[in-house]
Amino acid sequence: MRVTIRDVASLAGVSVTTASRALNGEGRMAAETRTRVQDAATTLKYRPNSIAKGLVGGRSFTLGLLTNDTYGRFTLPVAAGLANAVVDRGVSVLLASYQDDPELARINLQSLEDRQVDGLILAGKRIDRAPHAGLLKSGIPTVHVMSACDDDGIGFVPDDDGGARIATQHLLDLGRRRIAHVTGPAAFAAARIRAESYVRTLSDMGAAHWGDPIFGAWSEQHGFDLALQLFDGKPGADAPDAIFCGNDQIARGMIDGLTHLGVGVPDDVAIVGFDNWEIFAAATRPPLTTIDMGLVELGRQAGLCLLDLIDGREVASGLTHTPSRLVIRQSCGALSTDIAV
Amino acid sequence: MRVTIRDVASLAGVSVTTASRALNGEGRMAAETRTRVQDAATTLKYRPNSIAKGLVGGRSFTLGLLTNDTYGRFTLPVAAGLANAVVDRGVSVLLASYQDDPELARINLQSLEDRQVDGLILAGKRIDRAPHAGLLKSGIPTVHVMSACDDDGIGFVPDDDGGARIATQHLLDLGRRRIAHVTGPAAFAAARIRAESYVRTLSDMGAAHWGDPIFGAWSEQHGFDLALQLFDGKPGADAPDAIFCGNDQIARGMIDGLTHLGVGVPDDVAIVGFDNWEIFAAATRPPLTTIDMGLVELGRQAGLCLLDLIDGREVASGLTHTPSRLVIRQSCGALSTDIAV
DNA sequence: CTGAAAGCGCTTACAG
DNA sequence: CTGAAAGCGCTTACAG
Repeated sequence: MRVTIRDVASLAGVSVTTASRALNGEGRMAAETRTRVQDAATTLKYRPNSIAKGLVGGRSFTLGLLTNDTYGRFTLPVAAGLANAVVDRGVSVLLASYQDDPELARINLQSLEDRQVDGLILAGKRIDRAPHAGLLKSGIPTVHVMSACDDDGIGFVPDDDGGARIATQHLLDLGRRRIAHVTGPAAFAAARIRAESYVRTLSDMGAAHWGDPIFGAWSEQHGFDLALQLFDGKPGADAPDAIFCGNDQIARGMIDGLTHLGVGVPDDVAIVGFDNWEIFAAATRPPLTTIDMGLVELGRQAGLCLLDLIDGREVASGLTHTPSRLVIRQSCGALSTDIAV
Repeated sequence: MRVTIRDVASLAGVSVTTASRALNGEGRMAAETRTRVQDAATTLKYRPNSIAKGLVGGRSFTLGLLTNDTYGRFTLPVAAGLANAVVDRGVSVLLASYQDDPELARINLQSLEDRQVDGLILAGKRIDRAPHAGLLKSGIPTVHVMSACDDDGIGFVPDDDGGARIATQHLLDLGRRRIAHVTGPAAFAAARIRAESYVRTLSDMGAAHWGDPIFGAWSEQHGFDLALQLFDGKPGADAPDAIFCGNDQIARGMIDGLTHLGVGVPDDVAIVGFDNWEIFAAATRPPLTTIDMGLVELGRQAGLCLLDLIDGREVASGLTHTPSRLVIRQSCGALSTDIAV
């Protein structure tokens, strides 16, 4: 019922061998023969069966994406970028999600191996943890995403350093000089890197940081609490005139807290977030200026890199930081444009 | 290098034919032979190559998940439920996402067909739109999820009616009698169904609804604006004592607006949301009581149903509404427990 | 420049 | 109860 390469070959009046070569652009043959085969394929709407192709080639033309991010806020953009980057190379992505359940992880990985995936993307939630370590015995080419990896591994993570730099720089450019930083737990590398970058950017510009970076939860509550702590009863000159927040949730809580106190955003205090979690960042009052980590692009790069690895091309090991950009909304009082890092 | 069924057969001292049958529990054979083969498989850590299996059986043991939900808030829980429901039947899920781009949709669908997926899950964002209509020419078994489908199609959607009923009932149970409803655009079936259910639940209980359902955007802004509109300057007895909000974003804006006005939640006004978008609902002040649509379970049911369809079992066409449940936090003043619909 | 044959790892009639 | 053979839809040495 489905049209196979035999149908194409017989319509074109050639052998299956020749048809295969013509279709794959291989071997040398009369140009006329090649186009005749291609025309036949077009006429019959022939589509090669990638299962059969996979069986003989020892390749499945599939990639496995194993993730422990239940929520999907980070994983889905990465997955979309990944899948769309490889689809026109004839490669598809198998999704496997375990919810931090080791047994589920084992089953899912097993299933990906049975399916002979050509490569594996291991996606995590933290850039300093390798949640899948020890899971892998097989020699399947692997790329890590949004997580740490061994020294000889290959990984893609957002550029936290660059993102924090443009966020801080943006506040400086707007004339703010008392810039504080409120972020997530110091146990997270992402929090530490962003904080260091904030301090360094200020000192590079000859500015002082306003107090030390304040670590806490990645939550709205943390931002809200700190608004009260930093501003309640303080005269303006003793308080920050800008706050770079470690993620959008903290920024949101901060804005809510400031509003609660009657402190104006952005007039009295400018706020920058991190993540560009759109539906969230756009809904703060005022809408949040924040850093976009470029997750779709990150997925795309990871996918292309994995294909290179599979094809045996040389790929340098180590972590690649994919660029972040500033998305300007209204919480800093600047005009709205994007600034790439 | 990889161990094949030939290795198992030769270790067990039987033919490949017998090995295959023993492993698949088919044909009649000496129990001893069967266990000998199985032992050999275990010893060699044999795993059948599902590509080869697929080629001969004309099945690929894969399902394609095609979604146009870029954001992933709805899709990822569904996808996780789906993948984990079918993984122990040896079936995996291919992810394909097009961002409302018809060309991307075509390419992705093509790729799924080339890969001979046994079935297709078409996931949407609206229960009254069939975004993929016309995309399908092939006769691949298909299940729709979070979207409308033809009369002879098979679909799974959340139980908006039941969810709205338990939300409204919950407010009644807590003694509230002036219950308003603020929701999304009337153009969305989900908004209309929830609104109708709210009205019906109240009238079934002999209660009146407080004004007509108020349609608007699915946004925080809508909730915030309505808080001001409904409560500003109104004496308590003229204002609602409870509001059932059509989604968590509206509920969030509503709470923020009420807080801004100094109206107490839940003391003066109880608030229920819809979606149980956890990271969001848990962060409102106070944390939001809301309806969970059971998306993971929805994905699970859709997956199992699709497997039935593929196996040629009889499946009734039409839409299945998977149950919602109430998640009690603090915005209504009730004790915290879950209530299934 | 082109084709007949073998083979990828399985399953399944068909024989015995 | 068990096995030799054919075949799923391709690709790739090997011959010519």
